[in-house]
Amino acid sequence: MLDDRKLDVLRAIVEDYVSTREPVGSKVLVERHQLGVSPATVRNDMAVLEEEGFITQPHTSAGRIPTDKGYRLFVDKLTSVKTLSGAEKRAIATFLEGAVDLDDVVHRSVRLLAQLTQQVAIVQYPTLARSTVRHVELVTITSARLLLVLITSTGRVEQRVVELPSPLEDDVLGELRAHLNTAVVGRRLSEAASRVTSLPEMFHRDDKAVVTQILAVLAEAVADNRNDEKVAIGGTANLVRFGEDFDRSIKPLLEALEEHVVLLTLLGEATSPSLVTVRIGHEVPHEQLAATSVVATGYGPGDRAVATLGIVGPTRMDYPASMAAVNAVARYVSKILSEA
Amino acid sequence: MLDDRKLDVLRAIVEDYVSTREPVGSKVLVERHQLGVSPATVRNDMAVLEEEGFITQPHTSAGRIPTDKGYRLFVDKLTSVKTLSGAEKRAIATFLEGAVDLDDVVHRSVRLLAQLTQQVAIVQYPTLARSTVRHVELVTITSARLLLVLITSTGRVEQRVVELPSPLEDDVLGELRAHLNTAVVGRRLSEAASRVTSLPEMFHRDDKAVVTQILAVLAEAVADNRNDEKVAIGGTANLVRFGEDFDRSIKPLLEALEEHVVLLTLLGEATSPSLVTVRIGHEVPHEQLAATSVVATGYGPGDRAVATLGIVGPTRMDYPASMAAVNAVARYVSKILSEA
DNA sequence: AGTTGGCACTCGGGAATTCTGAGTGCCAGA
DNA sequence: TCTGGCACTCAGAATTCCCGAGTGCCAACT
Repeated sequence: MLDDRKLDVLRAIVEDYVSTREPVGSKVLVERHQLGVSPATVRNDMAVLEEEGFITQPHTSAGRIPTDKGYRLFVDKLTSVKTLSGAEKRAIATFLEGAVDLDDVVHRSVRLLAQLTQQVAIVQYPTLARSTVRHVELVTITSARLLLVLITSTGRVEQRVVELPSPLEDDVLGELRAHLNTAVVGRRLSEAASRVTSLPEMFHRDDKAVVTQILAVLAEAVADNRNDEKVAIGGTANLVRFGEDFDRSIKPLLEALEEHVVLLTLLGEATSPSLVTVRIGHEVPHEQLAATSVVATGYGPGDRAVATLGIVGPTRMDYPASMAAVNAVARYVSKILSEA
Repeated sequence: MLDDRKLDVLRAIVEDYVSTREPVGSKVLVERHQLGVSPATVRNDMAVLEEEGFITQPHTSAGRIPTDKGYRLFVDKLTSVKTLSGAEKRAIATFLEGAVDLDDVVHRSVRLLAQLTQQVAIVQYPTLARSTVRHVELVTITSARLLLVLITSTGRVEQRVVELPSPLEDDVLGELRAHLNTAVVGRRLSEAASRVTSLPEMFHRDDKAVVTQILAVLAEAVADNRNDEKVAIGGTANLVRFGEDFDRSIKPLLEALEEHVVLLTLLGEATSPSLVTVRIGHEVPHEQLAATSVVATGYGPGDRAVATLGIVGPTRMDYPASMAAVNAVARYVSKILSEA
């Protein structure tokens, strides 16, 4: 049904439309691409492509634009992931290498991604659920108040103030700290709570209540999955470039960017960095964003994806370039996380 | 020159223009406000106000709109800071009270502020320069690598990986940790570096190099003023409401929001929470944002302002309401920081 | 003095209208 | 199966028209 030439025509339409932002007609198509046939022939092919639902006409006397289905075919079959130039790779490496801590890595990544793709970039912080405990620290604030600090292998730091029912001696505190760390360091956060249930038994009657209280706060902190909604966003200014229909594309997107929970559903489950997920138009799980596409992938130390990053943009975007950039950034970030 | 009635007219113009978004003419003005005079009289007053530069005509056959100078007079002389309703105050209190840590406080504040004012909200993280050290922690990662964690009184956490020139015994590490904390806890971060210069002397020759290295990283961390550029932004979606001239007002603002350094110059120096700073149009230190106003104030535990928060919006905004909201949020955040 | 009604004048911007050319579908011929 | 030719369509730019909100000014009034 769709011979090679028709696929070539579709590819040409997608590429032209993405770069010119104008519906493309049969004449310019044969001028700009070496199709080796006349406009009339291309018109026939276009008619077929339209019938099959890959392209459409905004209005009778205009050229064709790809439909979501058309982009889908393009992404799946008509293009391969571009590889970045050496200069770009080096730029990524040097830009990310200056990062001093996790926050810095995330912020640099999001800026970089926005810059490379000229789209809105989103980077999710490593999920606590998939991190392990690096260290737990207890810092005295006052005699009735203590700061619980939890440091994860991915560099995230959670802190909670604990109100103490009764004061705690320094040596008891030291003991608790030691026990706590031997119990949970290296463990998944999800296991942490269950690993410490027996700890209060190791203390004198008087201190049990305090210890229990501290452990309760710890359990609460690791269970608090609101924290896994943490994301960084960049490149919002790039929204202005797809200025055309403000209300239909920019407004809902700006609103979605405020709702981090929504963003995470857009990014989807963290996949391996080598697998780039593309969601096009109506495939995006949010009907307000029917004019939007998402390109995302997972990242994390080694091959263990601990979170997702990606970009959001108009369905009319340069998919090969976006996929390449997302992939490259995810790889570099993963590498950095492996080292740290 | 400007008698009371002329000021009333100006106030009426500002209020009407802010709520209707339309240039206001002499006729509707007398209809909507009890000025007790005829349109003709109001016209005469308007002519004077225009001559003095407080209002202007977009074009000959239109009503008047306030100039920056007009808004300035309005803010300075014609309005007092509204006080929020009891319900609003309670809403603020309960919304902010659920915060578990600094990040949470900042994010909640920025959302709250955006919601209350229906503008773009900005909250600067407490500046390190004005914070004191609460605790310094050294966590071993590998024998050649160590994590330096710095916790401030305002709840900010800085971390740095230290590459060790040679391994460090556990007891030496413990000793260093203790010395380090007695030396810097409670001190300003700016003093921290100088407080520890003599520490290496307390260690054996072999360990001096390692200790020096660790202290160097600490010094670097406290000196790194890039960290004071940390801000949270919320309510970007509110930008869509002043949709009119996209290029002149939204685009530059979106761009500015990406540049955190620029934002900080907008917010300005942290003032006492009771002093709300208003910058109107051209008074904003960035000519691209000539159609934008900023309402900001400082916040911090007690009366010591450690950072700034505020909102950014079109010059045509409800200043009394914005000022009240900014002020209220700053007070509550300050209160929370005092307690933590 | 300051205030008011009357009146001629201005002009932005919405509505109606015209124009143009890019693009199409179809058909007959190669 | 491809191609050149041709009549047809129609969105959007350009043009024109028109209305009425709003003004400034002046003479009269308090």
